[in-house]
Amino acid sequence: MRIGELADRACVSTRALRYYEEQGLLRSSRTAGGQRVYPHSAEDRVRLIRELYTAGLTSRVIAELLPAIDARHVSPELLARLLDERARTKAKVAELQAAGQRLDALIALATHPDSDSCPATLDRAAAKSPAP
Amino acid sequence: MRIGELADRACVSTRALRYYEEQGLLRSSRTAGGQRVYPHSAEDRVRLIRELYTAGLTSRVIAELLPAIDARHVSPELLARLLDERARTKAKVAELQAAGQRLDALIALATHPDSDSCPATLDRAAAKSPAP
DNA sequence: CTAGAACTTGACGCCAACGTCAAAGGCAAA
DNA sequence: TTTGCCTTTGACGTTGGCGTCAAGTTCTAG
Repeated sequence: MRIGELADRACVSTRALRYYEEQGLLRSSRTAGGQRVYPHSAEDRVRLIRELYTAGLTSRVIAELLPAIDARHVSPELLARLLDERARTKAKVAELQAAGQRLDALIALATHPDSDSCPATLDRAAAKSPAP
Repeated sequence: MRIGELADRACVSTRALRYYEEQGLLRSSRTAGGQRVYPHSAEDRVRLIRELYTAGLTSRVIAELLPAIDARHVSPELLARLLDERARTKAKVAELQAAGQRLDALIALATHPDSDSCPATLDRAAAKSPAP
């Protein structure tokens, strides 16, 4: 398959695919004329790459990670980095959830106008704001 | 307190504090000489701002949010945006956790070398990779 | 064989949240 | 008063993951 079809299938732009190749995340063979050709497996490859990006990893880290996934072997240094990244993602999840609760409190404040008289909700919404 | 002390207390740079002010997120009074002066409450204010940033909100959204928090009143448009943002954070949490599990699988692969023979772990680590 | 869709490389653009340097002025202690 | 740190505005730099032309080439349907 060529780059356009892969882009459609994996729901990314062709620009992104070329960028992934440039970063060493994705390989391709070429036609006689120089156009990129991908195997069907490339679709899942791209989805994996996207998932790792979504996890907050950078191209550089992903580039180190993919060979380890393929080889099913993780070097000690990479393991250290993995532990580090995992900690980072866990922290990020916690932070996101905390902020999510703040948003929830604000939403509750908007959908239940009587929560104006509910100190607990307000405390959760803006714990340290100046009291009226 | 002046900008340096606030920066120390809230664990952000002075540059960030000036940026927040520029974006309308933080106010300050001035000395006769023009230096910024903050009340003690500014520390919590900055922490709140940081938390909202951490949640993936932009300056623009935060700038709309803060007055609503202060006034304890949320307009319908803002409510819609809040619901949107909350959905976004929830989706992000899910994505992060999915990627986190992938990292966990890789870590397991590194710390328990015999998991090479555990198809389930491998499936979780790289569900669609070509089989050896 | 030819039109035109899809593809190529190259290079600049973008955006957000600051970092960083510069030159100048403010402030407090001795 | 002087020393020396703190602060001011202004402006350019950075980073990442692409978007977006541009000008030229390749592929494929008819």
